[in-house]
Amino acid sequence: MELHQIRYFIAVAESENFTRAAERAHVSQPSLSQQVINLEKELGHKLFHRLGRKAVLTEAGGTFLSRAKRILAEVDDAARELSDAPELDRRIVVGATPTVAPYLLPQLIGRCRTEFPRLLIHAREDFRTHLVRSVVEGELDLALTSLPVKDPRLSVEPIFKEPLLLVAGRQHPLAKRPTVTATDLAEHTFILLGDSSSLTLQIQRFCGDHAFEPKIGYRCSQVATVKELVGLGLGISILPQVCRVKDDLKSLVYKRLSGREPEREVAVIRHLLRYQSRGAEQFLGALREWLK
Amino acid sequence: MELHQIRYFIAVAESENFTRAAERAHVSQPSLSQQVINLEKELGHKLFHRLGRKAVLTEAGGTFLSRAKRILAEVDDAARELSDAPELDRRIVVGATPTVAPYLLPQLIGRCRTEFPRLLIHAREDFRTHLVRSVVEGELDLALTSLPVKDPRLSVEPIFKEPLLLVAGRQHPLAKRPTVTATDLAEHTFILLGDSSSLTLQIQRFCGDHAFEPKIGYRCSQVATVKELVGLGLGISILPQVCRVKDDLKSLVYKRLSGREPEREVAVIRHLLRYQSRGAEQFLGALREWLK
DNA sequence: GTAAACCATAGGATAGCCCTATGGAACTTC
DNA sequence: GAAGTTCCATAGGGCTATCCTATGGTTTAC
Repeated sequence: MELHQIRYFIAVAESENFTRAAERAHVSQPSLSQQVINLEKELGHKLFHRLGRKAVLTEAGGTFLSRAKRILAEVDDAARELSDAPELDRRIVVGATPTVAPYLLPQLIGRCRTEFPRLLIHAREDFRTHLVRSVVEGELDLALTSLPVKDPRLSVEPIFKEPLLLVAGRQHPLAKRPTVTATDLAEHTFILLGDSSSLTLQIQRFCGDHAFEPKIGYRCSQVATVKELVGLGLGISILPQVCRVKDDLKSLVYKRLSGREPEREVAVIRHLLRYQSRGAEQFLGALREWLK
Repeated sequence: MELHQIRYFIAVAESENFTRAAERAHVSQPSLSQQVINLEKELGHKLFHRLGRKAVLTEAGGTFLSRAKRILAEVDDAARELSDAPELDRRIVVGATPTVAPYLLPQLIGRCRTEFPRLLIHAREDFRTHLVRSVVEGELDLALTSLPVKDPRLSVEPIFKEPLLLVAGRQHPLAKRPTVTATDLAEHTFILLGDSSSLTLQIQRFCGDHAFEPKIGYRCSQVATVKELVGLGLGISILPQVCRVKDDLKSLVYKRLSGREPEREVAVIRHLLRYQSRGAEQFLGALREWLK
């Protein structure tokens, strides 16, 4: 069965006449007749009584007509929905790591809302490796994540670089020191994110570079929790600068480390082959604009 | 847009892979790719992100997918409804004149119900000329009507012949006469069916043949009403024999007319070109069986 | 780096639709 | 009734659009 057959069938049913139906469908009468006959063969029922002057629906034809009309209506709907749908390509799905999402996305989304009011942004928070995989699989339009990301299928656009800061409670001994070096941290308890976190990985490597293994007191999955625990004096942590917000300063002290300061670089990653939707372009535009 | 394109599109969406979709659709991969591309052009949107290993739906593709599936489901439904539908061709529409319908159809339908339990009979009561037109137009499968019917497009199958009887109230002077001739009726008031009724026409012609014009007291559209009025002594009438039923005999007297007795012949009429449904065949079979 | 997988393009084959022409049947008109 | 008109089906050739195989360019996997 094909749609043109259905279109021809409806034309005949409505005009009750093969010849006029053919005119209406812009085909010759024999072509239309043939297609109706083919349709009848496929369905196993005659669809019309050919009464000479008129063509009248058989019972089978009658039951088929309503269905045929609905099918064509659905097809038209589908075509129209896509054809005149500028609100398509307005929905994007972006990913971000736990150390980025809470501090960049809200403001970014806010800017987009004023600049591109019809843009719908879906945010997903996950660890770097998961984000990379999701972008590769096409589930995300783009993701904000820390480097390094080396997949050759991805476009990686660094957007800023920042130091990793020591975080300690106001009462913590380290908080009162004028300078803190990496090796000063060796004797203290760390509060870190989960094992899948790339930040945790980086911290562990940083400690290793300074010849000690961090003592890990607690693990949690959200940055806010880390801050809470640190604020209570249960340990220290290392967080990217972007995580430092005003409200923290009552209970927390952020300190740059002396010596070779640990850093991280944040980038936008996208799939090189993915069709770039307008929405994604707009989001990126707003991001670049904002960073200036 | 054509259905095969939609089928190909769904195959790709479900297998996330053009090559496997082509296998599933029993076409070569390039053919399928081409059709998907054509569909994308027609809709004005890319439907898939071609990511190398995977093909992932775009947003447009996602919205189209659900519609596409529904369209195919509707098509399948429609095809299936007709293909395995033996209960089709079970519904017939029969017509009958007012002087036939109440006296033949109920018993006929009753016989059909026992013999062909799945046969659905729709009955329509109308005057002969209207019935003929309806059969010609294809609205009725067949009709039971009095003759003559001369349309060359119709098959006319006479089924019985019967006399027309005088009907009078038990108290009516004519009811007590041993014999009644046509000319005896001239002085009496007639109660007849409407002007469109072929019986009325026949009665008027019959009276004309005997050189008088019937005095018409009342006109009504149902035979039962005629009988009521005649029973009350408001006039006489002439009805086909088949209209005489047991319950009438308390109040009515039916009398054959002496001389050249008026008759009518009842026939089944059908359209010669109409596709003869199984239901119509069954109905006719039951009718012929019953008349034996 | 090499092999395998995948999608797009190219070019020729072909199936199926469309066309014109025509036939036959039915309907209309005179 | 006879001629003319209308209507649908069939026939046969042309052509469009789909189909195929072959191939190239990428990407991915080993």
